[in-house]
Amino acid sequence: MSSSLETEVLQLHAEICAGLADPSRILILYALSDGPRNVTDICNSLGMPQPSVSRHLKILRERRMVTTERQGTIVQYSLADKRLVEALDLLRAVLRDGLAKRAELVDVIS
Amino acid sequence: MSSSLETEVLQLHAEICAGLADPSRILILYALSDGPRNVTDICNSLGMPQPSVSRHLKILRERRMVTTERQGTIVQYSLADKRLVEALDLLRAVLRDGLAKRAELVDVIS
DNA sequence: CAAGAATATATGGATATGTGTATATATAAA
DNA sequence: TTTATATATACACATATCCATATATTCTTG
Repeated sequence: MSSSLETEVLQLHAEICAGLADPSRILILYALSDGPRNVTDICNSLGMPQPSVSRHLKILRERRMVTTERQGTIVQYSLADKRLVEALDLLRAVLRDGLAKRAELVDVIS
Repeated sequence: MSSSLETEVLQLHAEICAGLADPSRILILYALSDGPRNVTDICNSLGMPQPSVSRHLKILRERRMVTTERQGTIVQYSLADKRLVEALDLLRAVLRDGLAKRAELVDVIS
């Protein structure tokens, strides 16, 4: 594989990570992990303004992290790959263990 | 757990994802996946300017994604948790499969 | 076709992030 | 204390991202 192709893949890799790098989008992805949802539905269950949800969905769509299917006036969004949520879970576990370790240190001090 | 604590964790979760969201940092994390490395070493093997590597390492350090140990004039950087690379691998697999699917479509068309 | 609802985009300002160059700090050894 | 090497930070600039509000588009139904 050429170096420039490798660079391109690396860039896409980083863009997927950037897709995860926002609290609202993390919530949206978890909301989709149970099955397809439409925009209004997501807004209601997360209590977020609709334009905001749409903008985030656009970002996820551009990165092909979600797929869409139109059903009448409604657009159903689905998680493109369950491993996206697996990766989020993995990173949350890293965070949790890191915080736990710091909590232990606090215990030792006090 | 209170809602504000949950929000805080969500924010930290997003910050870890943001730590992954740059091509240079992805390369650095993979470089560290084989074992500890010092800054100059990383610069040389990745062909990146030292201040740039230092700045990226600072970002990873702030998010506790890498740990440091001083050995004389050298500072050894280590991956804080191997699951960070596992998550990167998972996301790369998602990317690869997505690209593969698109390639199949190209084949069908032509 | 017109009305109304659902979804998408455009705009604009504040904030943040990336990069290169230059500079500063820190440790080891002379 | 001076010098050399390793690492960290500062500045300046370009780019990108966030959010909120306002507007546009698309579809269904009467």
